[in-house]
Amino acid sequence: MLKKNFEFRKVLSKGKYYSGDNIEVFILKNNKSLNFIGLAISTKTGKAYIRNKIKRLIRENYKNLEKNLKDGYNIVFLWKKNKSTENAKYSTIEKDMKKIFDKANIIQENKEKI
RNA sequence: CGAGUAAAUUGAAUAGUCGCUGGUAUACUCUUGAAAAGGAGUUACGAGAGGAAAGUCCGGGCUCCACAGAGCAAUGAUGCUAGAUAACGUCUAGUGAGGGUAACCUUAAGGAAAGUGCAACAGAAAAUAACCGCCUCUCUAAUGAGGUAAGGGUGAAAAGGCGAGGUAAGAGCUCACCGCUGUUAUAGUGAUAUGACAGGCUGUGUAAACCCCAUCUGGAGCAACACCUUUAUUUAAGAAGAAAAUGUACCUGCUCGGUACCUUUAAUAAAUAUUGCGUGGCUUGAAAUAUAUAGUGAUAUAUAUUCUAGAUAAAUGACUAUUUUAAAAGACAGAACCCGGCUUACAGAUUUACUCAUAAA
RNA sequence: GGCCCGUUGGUCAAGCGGUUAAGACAUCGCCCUUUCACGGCGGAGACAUGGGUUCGAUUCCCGUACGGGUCA
Repeated sequence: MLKKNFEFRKVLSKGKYYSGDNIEVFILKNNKSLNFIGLAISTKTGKAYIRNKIKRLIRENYKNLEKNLKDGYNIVFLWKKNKSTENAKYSTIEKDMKKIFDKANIIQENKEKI
């Protein structure tokens, strides 16, 4: 997990930007052997109950897709401000994340075979 | 059956797969260490958000502010009575006032005769009332000098109300009824209620304007505070010397009261600020559940049983199946030191007591 | 998480118990000019929201919503 404020700034300023229908993603290379995730959802999207729900859904999706990803990246997920919170469902987020990881060429298809 | 009032409860359940955060362990593996003990991971067991966790509007615990003390002032809060409570601006039971056909609901409800201020426009006049009108005297008349609050219209508010007597015209000037004020008797712990007697009753409204009276009130807040650690700055306990005051600084605006004060030296300590995926504070508590007793009730007492989140970029989720449902798991919504209340948001369901209306007997 | 402030036309803002709620920029119309700008005249447009006190509330009191500041 990313925790500190300067870590987020590095990723947001230097990382590459990808956008789905509801989610925005920033990705940076990291020289370590693990992936680090950061979640940031502003208070303007909703109240605390809704923000917690979105965080959980993103984390669940990431767990299911984590096996297929390459190692050594910092990834930051954001929620788009204009989108209504009714779209926050498991299936819609899954589509966005798959699209984005395809574009970014992070997916490692041969991992399971090896 | 319909319309409604009050109080209380609930806030989907079960199974499977994957995954998250603490706790426990004579468990297993690795590791630091002389040892005691500690750290990381795995496994097993068991636990894991609300009625409002929310707003931060009140009250308390707890911590610090010198040892947090006394008095006065100021500021602020409360304001019918009696009680409950650790405390409260909360709650309970009553009183008065207002609303509703009723069940029932609302109510910051002391003092305007201690003083000050304000009352726009309209109106003669907004608190020392004479514009029109009515009446008397002077006079041909106008005018002038007086008396008068019954009538007029203005306004949110107009000088106790209505009737009779009385009068030049009028007037609590007198009287009956009502209202008001005071005294007193009875009932009640009390607010107050009921009755009797007396006073003719000049003195509007506003205190959620200043103010007066009564009661209470030191300040800051777990990002408090304590400890460890990184870095920097400043200071001086002890020793020696100097100085000693109706002084200076701080604690609190003032008084009392309290603490400190200047110079030199070396080494250590302390203070302040700062660094940290730091540690504690952190969850056993005015605790929860059940029963009994006392009380109209808030609540109190006793007994038994239970241990029930403790995170820090912040844990409860996702998927599948079944049940309830006409169908869809759906409303409001996420603990952050902890309690007692208040306020606000809320789909659906259930229970109890009561009222009104309609119909029938 | 705690503690504090604020909300008046599209924007910046005065007012603070009373009569039509000042003013500036912007906007609309007319005039001026060959035209535009500048200038002149006129118009439209607001007290965040729900209750209470008061004869009367933008103002006083209480609640709610929204916005902002500060503390490691």
